Order: sequence, then structure tokens, then C-alpha cells
Amino acid sequence: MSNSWKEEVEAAIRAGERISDRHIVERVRHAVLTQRLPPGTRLPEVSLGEIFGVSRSVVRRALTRLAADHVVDQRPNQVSRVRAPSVEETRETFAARRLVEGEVAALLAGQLDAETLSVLDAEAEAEAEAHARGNEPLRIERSLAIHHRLAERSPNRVLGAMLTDLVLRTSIVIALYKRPSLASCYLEGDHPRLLAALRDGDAAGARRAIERHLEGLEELLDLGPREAETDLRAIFGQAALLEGQ
Amino acid sequence: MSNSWKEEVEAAIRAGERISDRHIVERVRHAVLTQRLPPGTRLPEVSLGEIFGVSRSVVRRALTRLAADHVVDQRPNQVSRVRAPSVEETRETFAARRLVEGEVAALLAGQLDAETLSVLDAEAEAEAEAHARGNEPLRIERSLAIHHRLAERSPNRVLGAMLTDLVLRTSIVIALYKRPSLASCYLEGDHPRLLAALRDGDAAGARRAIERHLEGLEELLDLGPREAETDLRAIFGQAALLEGQ
DNA sequence: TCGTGATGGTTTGTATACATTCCTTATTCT
DNA sequence: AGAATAAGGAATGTATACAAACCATCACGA
Repeated sequence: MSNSWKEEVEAAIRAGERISDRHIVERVRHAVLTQRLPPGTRLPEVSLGEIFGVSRSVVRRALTRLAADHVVDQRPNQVSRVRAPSVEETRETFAARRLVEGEVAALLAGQLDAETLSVLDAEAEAEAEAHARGNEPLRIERSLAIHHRLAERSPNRVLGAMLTDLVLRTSIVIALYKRPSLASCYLEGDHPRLLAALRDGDAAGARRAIERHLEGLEELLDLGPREAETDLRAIFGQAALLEGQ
Repeated sequence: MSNSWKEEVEAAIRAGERISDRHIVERVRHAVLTQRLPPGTRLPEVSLGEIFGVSRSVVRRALTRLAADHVVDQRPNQVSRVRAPSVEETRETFAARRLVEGEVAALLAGQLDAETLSVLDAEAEAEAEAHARGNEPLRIERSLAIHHRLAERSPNRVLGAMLTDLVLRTSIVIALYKRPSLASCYLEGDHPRLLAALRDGDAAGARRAIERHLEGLEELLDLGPREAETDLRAIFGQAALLEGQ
């Protein structure tokens, strides 16, 4: 487990924060999002318990919750680890999010009150500014805030909850597969365009804006050759069959 | 907790089944689906533990998993209960499922191998037969099998997992809001029509078949007047504001 | 009669002990 | 040298004990 993170959390605890499994879930989730806990990191129950000052019971609950949220891999008799989704799953996650967020955006078009819209505008502007200053962590925070707000304002709360989950998962894989050469996964104008469509009540436009945005994002990632399809069975099929006998 | 269910489970345990939290999840889920555990049923940890012959640790894990699956309501310091989704949430769940299953069906059109298709045909036929015989529990089982198979064959596994969840949730609310006058929520020909479109590679047709099927199902439910909207704030708004001061 | 407050039983929250599994390392044999 | 194996440490699985919260009931008073 990353040491810098451990120290950070210990400091927060000393500061008198009160802890429960939900807090742990929130903290781990955030740490994963901000890459302080890279995929594959081991999360032993006792260590987490010591860090947060609680017993394994609480940690176990938090870990099962995180597993349900697809943040952590929890396999029987093995240490929980931060999940590292495959390239394949990454593509599928993006596709699912395009579908769901597109629908949510379409439902939301023309339905948002002026106050929410202005808050969204402010967040988009804050994102642009953070990007201009090269403050990538802050930019990510702002960007997430926008999408999270869309999810929580979704008229369909079931879809909204699904979107919350998908936003989290895409953020994780973006952090995981970001091209190292790129300083930022920022697509200028995407968010303002989306907000304009929402304000104008242009449902089709809002959906399109979301789809374009997510396609653009996905293309910024290093997902290797389209479908490497390391199909071992196709390659070693014959041999495998023989050995099987 | 329903007594018939308790006895049934106890019998299964005596029969030498081995138990873990996953087994409990599966059993409770199934019992909810088949209405042996109606919404609102209390699920105290100790009782469940005694029934399944395990301690509260295991039961607690199972309950948190069930809560993540939206099957159970788990609130702090209160006994877990079988969830009873509102009318509002029911509509939203159906809308979400139309979106997701429609997409999965479209993706699946023309992609299924002959064997899977014939299995699906057989299941649809078994469903029709169960309905003809008036065996509703069996019919439900068959119907679920079809949709579950679509979910697990989804080329996009993320969407597939989401669909699995939504199929479960719609089944629960169907059981909850079924018009008492109806013996069955069966729409003749819907499944065969869907399978035909899948076989023909007709993506648009498959999506339409799903959407029609789910709309038909939703209309069989007793969801009350469109949006009763018991908006207390709208009614008592002034008074509430005064009292607030 | 109705509201209010106390009280005992029930249920969950948390910590901890012990059993089991797993993984690593060191050792031995070929 | 390399592979198989055995032992030790590390981590999870499960059960249980105790504390805290909740709920229903009953008694009391206006």
C-alpha cells in the first residue's frame, strides 16, 4: 500500500475525523481516482484497520462495498486489490457510459433550472481555468463535479445511480490508460457545448455532445491496437486440445 | 420472516448443502423473486444465521451484498428489510431496462450462434407451455432464463452486468405491483418475436421488440394514476416555512 | 382519552480470538 | 543447477462477546 497515502490518512485521523465503513469507502474511492492508490495495490484488512483506527469488521464491510462498486477486486482467501480493468472492459465501460449518460443528458435537456445551469457554467469555467494553469488534479475534480451533477439531477434516478457508477469507473480507467505523453485528458469546448445544448432544450444535441465527448476521451487513451484479441485458443487451439486429452 | 420459507431453507440445510454468504445471497434473491419473501419482510441477522447455520458475520456480508444489489434495504441500526421500491422507482427501473436491454438486444442481433438460438427457442416454448398449464412460477422461471441468457451473452459485459441487475429489479416490482386480477404477466408472442429479430440480425427490430415487450409489461402493472405526486411541500409549503422559523 | 416518558427486550455495531488458507522461502533430492 | 517439497509467516474466514442503539409496551399525569 502506498506510503504517502498511508501518512496522509493517518494525519486526517489524528485531526479527529470520525470513521465508519462509509468513510473508508469514500476515502479509498477518492484515493483511487486521484491515482494515489494505483491499480493492483494490495489492501490488506489489518493494515487498513490500523490506518483508520478500526477493526477488521469495519474494513471488511468497506471492502465488500468497494467490490460492489467495481473499485476493488475481492477474491476468496486473497488480499483485496485495487481493480485494474482490462482494455476490453475499458472499451465496454465507455460504450455503456455513452449510452447511459447520453440518455440522461437527453432527459435533462430543457429541464434544468437557471441556478443549476449557472452552477454548471461556473464549474466548466473553473475546469478551463485549472487546465490553463496546468493544475490537472483540480481540473479532474471540476470535470467530475459536472458529470456527477448531471447524474444526481437525472429525472430518472435509477439511470442516475448507474451513471454515477460509470463516471467513477471511466475515471479509473482514464487514469490507468492515459497516454503518458499527454499532460491532460482535456477536450476544450466539450463541456460548454454540452451545457449549451442542455440550456436550449436540444435533447438530440445534448446526447450527441455526450457521445462525442466520450469518444474523444476514449481516443486519448492508449488502448493498444484495436482488439488485440490475444485469443490463445485460436493460436494454440490444436495443441491445447491434444494436451487436454 | 415468512415461516414457510424458513422451513424450506432448513430442509435444504439438513440435506447437507454447504453455505457461504454467496449461497445466502442467492437463496434470498430467489425467495424474493418468487414472492416467498414479500417486500417489507424483516431479515434479522440472528434469525438468518440460525436458519442457515452460520454466524452473523456471514449473514452480514450477505446482507451488504444484497443491499448493493438493491434487493434489501440496510439502514444503520435497523433491521434489514426486503426492499419495496416506490411506484416512481418502478417506472424509472423499467425505463432504464428498456434502454439497456434494447441496446444489448441490438448488439446481439445476428451475433448469436445456432446453438444458443435453439436453446432460447426451447426456453420460449417452455414458457408458453408453462403458461398454458397455468404454472405461473415455472413460467416466470423460464422467462427470467431468457433475459438472463441475453444478459450473459451480451458482447458488452458491463452492459450485461447492468442488465442482470435490472432484470432482477423489474422482476421484484412486477411481483409487487402486479394487478391482483391478473393470473399472469405474460405477453404472448413477445419472446418469439424478439428471438426472430435476433436470428435475422435485425438490430432495430430487436431493440423495438424489447421496448414493446417492456412497455406492455409495465402496462400490466397497477402503478396508480400517472404520478400521484404527493408533494407535501407543494401542499403545506407555506406552513412548513413558517414552522421552520 | 390522549400524550409523554421510562424500561426491558431485541437488534445491530464493533472488536477480538481462533481456524483455515495461502504465499514465500529455505531445504533437499535428483 | 533446477525442481519439488516442507515449514513458517501473513492474511482471510468464521464465531462470539460486549456495547450501543432502537422499539414496543406500559405506566403515569394532564
